[in-house]
Amino acid sequence: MPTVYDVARLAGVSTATVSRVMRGSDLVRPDTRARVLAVIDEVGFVPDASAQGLSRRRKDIIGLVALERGVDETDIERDGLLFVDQLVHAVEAVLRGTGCSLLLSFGRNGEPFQGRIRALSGKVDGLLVVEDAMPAAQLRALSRRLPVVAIAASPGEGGLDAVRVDNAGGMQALAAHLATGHGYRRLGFAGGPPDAPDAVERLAAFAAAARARPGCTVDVVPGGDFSEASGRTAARVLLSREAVPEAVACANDQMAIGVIRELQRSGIRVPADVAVTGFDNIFPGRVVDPPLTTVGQPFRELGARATTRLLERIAGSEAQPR
Amino acid sequence: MPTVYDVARLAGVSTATVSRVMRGSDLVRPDTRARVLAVIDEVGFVPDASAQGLSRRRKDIIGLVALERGVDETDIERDGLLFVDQLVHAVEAVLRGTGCSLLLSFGRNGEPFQGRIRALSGKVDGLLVVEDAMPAAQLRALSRRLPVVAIAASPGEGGLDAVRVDNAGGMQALAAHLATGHGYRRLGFAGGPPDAPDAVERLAAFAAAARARPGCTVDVVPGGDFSEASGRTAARVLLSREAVPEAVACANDQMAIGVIRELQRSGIRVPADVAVTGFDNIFPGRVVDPPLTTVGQPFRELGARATTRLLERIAGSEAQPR
DNA sequence: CAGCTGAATGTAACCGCTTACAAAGTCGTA
DNA sequence: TACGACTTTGTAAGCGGTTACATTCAGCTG
Repeated sequence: MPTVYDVARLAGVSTATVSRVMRGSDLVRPDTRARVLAVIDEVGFVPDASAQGLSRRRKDIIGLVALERGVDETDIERDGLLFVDQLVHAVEAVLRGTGCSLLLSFGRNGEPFQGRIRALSGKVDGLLVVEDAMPAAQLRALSRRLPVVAIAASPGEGGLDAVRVDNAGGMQALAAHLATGHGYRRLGFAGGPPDAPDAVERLAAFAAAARARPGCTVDVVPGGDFSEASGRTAARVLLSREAVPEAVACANDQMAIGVIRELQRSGIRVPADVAVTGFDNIFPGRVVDPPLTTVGQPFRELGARATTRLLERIAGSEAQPR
Repeated sequence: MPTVYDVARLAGVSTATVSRVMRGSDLVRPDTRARVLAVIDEVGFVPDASAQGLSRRRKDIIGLVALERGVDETDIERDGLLFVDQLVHAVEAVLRGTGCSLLLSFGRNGEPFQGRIRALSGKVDGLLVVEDAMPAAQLRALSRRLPVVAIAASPGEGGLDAVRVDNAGGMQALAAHLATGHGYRRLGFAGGPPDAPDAVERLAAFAAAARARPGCTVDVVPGGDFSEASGRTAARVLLSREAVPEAVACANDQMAIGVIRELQRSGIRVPADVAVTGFDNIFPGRVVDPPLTTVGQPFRELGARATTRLLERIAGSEAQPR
């Protein structure tokens, strides 16, 4: 592996000049630059990231820690996996434009994860932590050492930089997809607890977005409690209507499961007769057909926001080191 | 950020000793070790990976480069995405046991990717390249500089370390899943070209595995050509039988699409009446219900094999530096 | 042509950790 | 008590870049 020293020697310049050429500094005479560049690609020089990292105090790598819910277990867990994947792609997409790379680390609950995160933290400039991938205490400790942004973490953890799902945006996209993408007109909504801000926000956003579309009606069943049982209840209410909705959106996934089970118990085929969607994570294909890829959007947006935020934090922290 | 020097000073030892403690060397007296460890976690010391990488000539990071086929486009492309994700999880699972981490980089065809891969290659000890993520020439050049393992690359690239799908294993798993997991007894198989080794292998493995199960029959329709049209043809053949299979496996995804479309054209519901599966990539949920997560297995296994291989190569290359 | 200025380049210290080698202990034995 | 033979610890030289600072050079000016 050639080093700056090799390049410098071959080009008849000092390592400082090679470094300047690499970094695109403008105080190098054009002909010198050309000579150096020629040597660089002749010997195929690629700067060693460790050495660069050490001397520039910046590794150009950020980490993403997430829990991997049982990969080859039940469908529902599979979907949890999908959520993470969406995030990964979203983060990577943002990083694409920068010189930064993405380092991944998945944990499974039950397995020791602490040590790996610790080691990871030495390899990165900042960290994205998905959901409750680690205990709050550890998270707090970590965030004292380097920039950390929590994604979709459970609330209540004050003082942390956290981004959460865009309820309104997600529901708008969902309504648009159901109405425009699938052509459903009679929609239903199984709402969550009126005292949960998330639930209220989702219900309002979905109803508003759906009603804004010509010809669409929304049959809202409020008052659920995010549980599967309350999903079943909502389904029974909807079944008692004269016109059962063609598609039912739910305040969260648990409720969606309940709705689906209850509908199926009544002989209704999902998604052939009635499509059902959750929100936290998504059940692709199983629930609506063709799959609601669009619903993944809020998660991608979530990942993008978190990444941008983290990059800003990193840039900021090295701006004023003291 | 505390460094070894800080720890050494506080513990009243030299940096060499701190380093020995960190690396778990056994030539440190127990009481010294304890004292150092106490300081380490008191100040929350985490070794800087750049410095370690520089001095040990090993970064404990491997890279994964893949093409990201249009993320929010058609369903089929979505599945291509799934393939990569499966791989990522598989790779990460293997790495989990080691001190190594996974660095990700996705490219989209059309976008400039070269530069990013180049930079990436300075950050890792080895590289996994998925499918034809980069031109053969570049791949070859890269593999001269560091260990590279190609995953599911198109064949013909001689001299490269490459791992491909385990056709037999995949088909066995698929047959097992259809028969045992879903309880299907009458199976069908839409075979590919007899002159394609992959196709022959898949057909033979599936048929053998299925027939080995008590009560299972396999209606094999050979002679397809991996195209959607040949999938349609196969479907028509199967429809002409007295007993249409409950589940149809196909030599690849394109054929599966053809089979599905033709079945649907005849008023058959997929997967309610007949389940259909492809092979290269998987259509979860859309095709069989519950989804055939098991079919993802060969890809996970593929990722695992490639990773193991790469790690061996890395270990080997640093064993005899000269 | 000496003297000055700013541009281009070189020198060498430093980033934080590892490790070969040297030095200092520790113990048992003669 | 002195002398090996280990065991434990310390010293200092890299690893491969970056960059503050010094130096050299070229072009002007008076």
